[in-house]
Amino acid sequence: MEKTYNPEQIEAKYRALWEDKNLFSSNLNASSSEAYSIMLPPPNVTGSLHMGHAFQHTIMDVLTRYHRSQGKQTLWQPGTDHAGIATQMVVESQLLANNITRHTLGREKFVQKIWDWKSKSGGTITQQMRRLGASVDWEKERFTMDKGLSDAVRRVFIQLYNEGLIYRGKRLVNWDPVLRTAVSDLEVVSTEEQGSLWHMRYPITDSNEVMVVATTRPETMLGDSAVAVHSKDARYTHLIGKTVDLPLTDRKIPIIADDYVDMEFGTGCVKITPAHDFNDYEMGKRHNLAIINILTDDAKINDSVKSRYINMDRFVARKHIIKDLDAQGLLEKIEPHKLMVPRGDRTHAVIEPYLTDQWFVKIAPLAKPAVDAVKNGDIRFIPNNWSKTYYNWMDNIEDWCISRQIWWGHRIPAWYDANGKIYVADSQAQAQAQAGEGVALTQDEDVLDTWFSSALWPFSTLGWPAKTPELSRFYPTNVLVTGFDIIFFWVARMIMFGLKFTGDVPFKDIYITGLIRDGQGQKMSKSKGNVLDPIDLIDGISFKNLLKKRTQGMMQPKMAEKIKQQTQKEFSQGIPAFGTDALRFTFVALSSFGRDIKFDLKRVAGYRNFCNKLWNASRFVIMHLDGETIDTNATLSTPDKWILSRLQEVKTKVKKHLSDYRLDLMSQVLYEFVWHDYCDWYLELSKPLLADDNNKLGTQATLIKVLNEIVTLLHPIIPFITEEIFEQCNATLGKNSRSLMCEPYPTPESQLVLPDTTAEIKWLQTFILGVRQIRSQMNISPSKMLNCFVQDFNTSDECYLDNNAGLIKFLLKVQNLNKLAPEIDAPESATALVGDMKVLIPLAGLIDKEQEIGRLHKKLQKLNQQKTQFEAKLNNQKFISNAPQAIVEAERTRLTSTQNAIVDLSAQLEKMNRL
RNA sequence: GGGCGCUUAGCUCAGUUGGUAGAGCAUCGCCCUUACAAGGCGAGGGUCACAAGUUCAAGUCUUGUAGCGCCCA
Repeated sequence: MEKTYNPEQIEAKYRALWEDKNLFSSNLNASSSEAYSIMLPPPNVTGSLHMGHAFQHTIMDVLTRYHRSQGKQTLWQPGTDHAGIATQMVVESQLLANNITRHTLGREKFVQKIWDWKSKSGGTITQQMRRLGASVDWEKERFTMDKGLSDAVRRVFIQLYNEGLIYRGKRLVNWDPVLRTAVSDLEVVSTEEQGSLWHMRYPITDSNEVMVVATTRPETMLGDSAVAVHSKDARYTHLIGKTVDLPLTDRKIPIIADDYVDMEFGTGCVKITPAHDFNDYEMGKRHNLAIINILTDDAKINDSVKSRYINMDRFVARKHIIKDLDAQGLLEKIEPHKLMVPRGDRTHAVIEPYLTDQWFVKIAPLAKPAVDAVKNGDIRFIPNNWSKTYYNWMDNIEDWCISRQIWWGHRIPAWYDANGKIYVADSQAQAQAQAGEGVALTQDEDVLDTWFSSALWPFSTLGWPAKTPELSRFYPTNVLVTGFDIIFFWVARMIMFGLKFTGDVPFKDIYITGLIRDGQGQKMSKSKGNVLDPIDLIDGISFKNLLKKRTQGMMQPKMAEKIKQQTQKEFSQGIPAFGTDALRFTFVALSSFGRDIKFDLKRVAGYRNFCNKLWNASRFVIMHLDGETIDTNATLSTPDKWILSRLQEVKTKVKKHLSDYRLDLMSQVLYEFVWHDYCDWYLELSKPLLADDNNKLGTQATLIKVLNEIVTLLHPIIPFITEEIFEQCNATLGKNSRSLMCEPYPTPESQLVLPDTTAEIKWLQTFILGVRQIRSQMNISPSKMLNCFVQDFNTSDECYLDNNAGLIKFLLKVQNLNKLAPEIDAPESATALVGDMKVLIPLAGLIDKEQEIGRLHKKLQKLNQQKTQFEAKLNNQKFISNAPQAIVEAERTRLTSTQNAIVDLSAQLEKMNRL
């Protein structure tokens, strides 16, 4: 084996090997009685792998590899999402660079361009997933616009339409004027921005009075159809029923009373614009007001109202309108005002409420069973508190606007005849059959919201509506691993559609992960320039290239400078290559519940070191195998039995943590076992054992047995290095092994749990630690050979001592280890305690007397402190009578042993003082 | 305004039926001891945000306060 662990080579080797041997295939273990399946949340086909993906994919891969190695038939279903708006925008902006718009190209050619783009550039993320070692079944890879999936989409649409759960209607929707399409509530992000409150005077018809209305959107006045006041507002009751002359137009609009008006806000008068505000729309319906749409689909003033503002953008028109009102003395005042501004999550454009014909899913009848499924435990949120968020949203859910006025996506399977009659069908031919021969039909221009097809993902990928073997085998899936940010977009909709169309939940568990943030706890984003690319953590990147990546395409030079400073501060040396396994281990170790993750590079370095440690431990083991066969029946020494016993505990814990989705705890248990038990203790103990012919065979057998189980246990987390170690071990033993991936996951063997050996090794460790402490605190060189006496030992001490004298001598560099009878006066020594037994290291020129006195003082101080605590507890009658017997007993034992230690050390101290 | 979470060692975080506070990194000693200096051995460091309550016993349960964060309106 190479002296240093080299992740790059190993990873390349097994990436190729696993795929060549088809080991990710869901056809493996086909005869197993159990199946396990996970649906990969399909990333956008335009996307590249970010830290969030890498994190979630690691978790899914750990679960998949674990269950696969338990012999289950396992499917991790990969694929990508066509991401309607996002993808269309990418290709549009590419075309725009050549001065081509999608409209000059036409629908058909434009869509073809997107398909071309997809086949050329759409595979980025799936290639990156391979770097991570994600064991998805690549043969089953799907795309949301594949034929089968598109068939499923139409099938669902038609059925919902026929059941009255999909309808078309003219409604006020969120309109993105840049994309010129409707978007759903979820795609609108409202943020507080600084604006103004304009107070405008509306003259009362045939009167000298004016009403002052306050608004944040003055330009919408062109579309006002009323002014509303509260019915109990004494200031205005005399005006209700009259009209005002709407300025800048020749219209008169009524003054109405509605209790929705907040008397305290502004002047207590509100202008009502039903076509351009959601609240006003509702009020307009109550009062039968005219709905006057004053905007074009790109948010310019249209010609529905005669004015000089036609064709101006709404914000340009605003300026003119304010100016003109002011000139006419109709502007009362302008106040600064903070308001919530809705913006499109893709374009960042101000979203307009806009009245158009759209398709909707009637959600209430679908939501009810979806809520019940979580309430009755068919679906579990992990951690559970997310179910509250889910209920909260589901209880307030509104109908879902599913039509989008873009070209990339599933076209709505609806056709219209000349009279606007709707025919919903699977194809034009079937629509024609419905309409009758000779009726001219045109298909709806719109496509479906991308999330419509995503909602079908758990069953459409398995071949639904056909009753395929995959569907019955793998549906419902076992767990969905995803972020909280798409609970509403996606998770809830999968549950609704899954229940509706398969009659079963799409997954049993929903594991909601935290968000990966940067080292400062900031959300990673391109605009902030704090993004880490998982691939850069694997391969490493220079400071220069990292900075280039982060500032590429920066609009503001100021921002670029800030990013430079930030990057310099954190990554002045760039990022070293940590390898995939170290990155994966980090994600797993950080995956605790209910908390976002501040990503700390030092943790990655730590786990890279762990991989290196494991690597070197393996080198040690292989080095001592002599390339011979292993005698699995050899007699085992106490340390051999001990490490095997510890291993059983570890396996039990790992199993539990995995079933609780506590991968962080799983990794912690394994980390500690490998480093601190196996390497720090067992490997050190094995050195003298290997040198002794009586123990050699047993120790060899144990070294390799434990190592083999270690790599198998760790394989789901760090698959590459463990495969390599496994192979090297087998090669050394001349065994022809299968891939480690196919090895069964180790299970606890209760007959190997031996409390007695654990107690003996605990004794040995206390002994060794005590002497090491003396050596270190007395500044005795590690290479200096020592003499050692023991005194005041009981029979069990004596037995342990005889058993382990060789190990003690070897590990502590002790040349003479002698028992002293209690009555014998020991030479001046530094003392350590193992239970009641004294371990004495004679001073004999090695040790400074004063130093030892100081050391003993400090120890006694600590012990006395503890003693006081224990005594206080035990003197408390209530504690004695109320606490469980076992707890009281444990406390008594502690007090006794502390007291004994104090007596022993005090005597020792006194003796030193006397000298 | 409603909901959810977080606050534990200098930093990043564990701590699941309440029972003597843990890890990694960082710090300070000593060591290139043939698996590993990406390492070994040893050491220091915490009134578990604050306050009250329940309890024999609270980091852990209850209530309140403060600070931070997220979601919804």
